[in-house]
Parts: sequence; structure tokens; C-alpha cells
Amino acid sequence: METRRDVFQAIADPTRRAIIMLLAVGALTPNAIAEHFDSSRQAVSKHLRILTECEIVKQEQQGREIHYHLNADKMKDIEKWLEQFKKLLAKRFDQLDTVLEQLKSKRK
Amino acid sequence: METRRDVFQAIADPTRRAIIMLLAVGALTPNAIAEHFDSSRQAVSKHLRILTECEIVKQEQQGREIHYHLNADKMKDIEKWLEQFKKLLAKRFDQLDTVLEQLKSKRK
DNA sequence: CATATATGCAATTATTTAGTTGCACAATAT
DNA sequence: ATATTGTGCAACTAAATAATTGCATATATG
Repeated sequence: METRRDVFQAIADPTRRAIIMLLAVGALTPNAIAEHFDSSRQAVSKHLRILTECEIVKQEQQGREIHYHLNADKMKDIEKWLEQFKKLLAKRFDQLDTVLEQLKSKRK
Repeated sequence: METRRDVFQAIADPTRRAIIMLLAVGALTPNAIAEHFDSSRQAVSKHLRILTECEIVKQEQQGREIHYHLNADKMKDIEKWLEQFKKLLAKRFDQLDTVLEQLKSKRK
């Protein structure tokens, strides 16, 4: 809980994934979020802290309430990683194509 | 290490993400994988077990060597979740559009 | 002003995790 | 047959995590 956070760690926890989904629909206070779960307000608050630390979520104070907003942009980090992954995969298939091409040429 | 695995937990660890990237290029044995990292063969082996448990990776025995292949399809689980998330976001913006429309009408 | 509400923070605990070391076993190589 | 190699598995340790309980603080409401 002290270490540097990243998005992948943030979405590893099912409760946090659910919170992200909730906030995708609209900003909510910790209490409002907690009502959707079995876990205590404090537990949710901790998840919010983690989400805040890795900037998936940002706070907006409104009187004594704090509204948690989603920073949807941060989710792109995951997409970026997936893209990178897919690029590697594609490269492999390209190489496979090349091999198949060579086999075809040899056959002639 | 006993609990039911899921893909999100699997990609939470940076070493496992790196292993996934390696295997995206092509199948490798545990020893070959371990050579790419500072951690021991056994540590890598544990990561492979976790990746196997959640079906991101599958084994193929060849003599005394075991080749670990990527099951690229499993990665789609992550994409699916992201899609679901984006759908929620889009819905929110649609509603926002509706509100803006209503404001526009009222102004008339 | 007194009370209730919304929230964060600290300390504690139980569980999970990542990593190490050492051993077992099967498939090769000599 | 014996040695070597590739691998998994078990026991252990250290660190991180999730959740609880209790307290502190600031803003509202009567």
C-alpha cells in the first residue's frame, strides 16, 4: 500500500473495477459508492485512495462532500499496452506469412 | 496463490506483463524466459503457473522441454472489459447531449 | 452553540503475494 | 548405467494488500 501505483494494479481488484464502472456513469461521493457494496465505507475509501494515487480518479470538494470523478483518459494506459501487445502479435504473424511465402516459392 | 485467478490479476505484475510480451513473439521454455529477467528460474516458473491457471498461456511438452505458448484469445477478456467501460462512458455523454439539447430548446 | 454528517487517517490483523532455497523426477546425453 | 539437464513442487520468508475498528476534523443543520 506504500509502493508506487500503476493502472494495472488498480484494476486488479474486482471492487475497484466495479467502482470504475460506477464512476463511468457519473461522479459519486464515497458514501454513495459504498452503498453499492458490502464492504465498509472505509474500505471503499481506501480503494478510492489507490485509484486517486494512480490518477484514475480525481476529487472535487463540494462543501463537506467530495465527489469522485473518473479520469477516463488514464484508462488509455491499458489500451496502449494492449496495442503494443497486438503489434507484437501481428509482427509474429507477418513473419509466419513470410515463412509460408518462402515455402510456396520453394515449391515452384 | 491458492485463489481463483483472473486475467486482471495476471497482468497486475510487471514481470508477468513482460512474459506475455515475450511469448507474444513466440513460444519459449521456462529457462529461456528466465534468461530475460533478473529473477530466478523458479520465480519465473511461478509466474508461468499463474498465467497457466488463468489460461493466458498453455504448455506444450516436447521431450523434457516445455514450451509455453500464448493464448492470445484470453487477452480479449481485457478488451471486453474496456469495451464495456467505454460503452458506459458513451452512454453518459449521450445523456449529457440530451441535457444540452433540452437546454437549447428551453432557450427558445 | 450543540449535534449530526461526510470524510480521511492511523493502527491492527489476516490474507495474499513474490521470491528464495532445496529437493524430486523424468528425459536426454555420455 | 551414470551424469546432466529441464522442469515442477514444497517449505519458508518478507513484503504488500484488503479490510476492520476507532479517532479526528470539517461542514452542515437545528
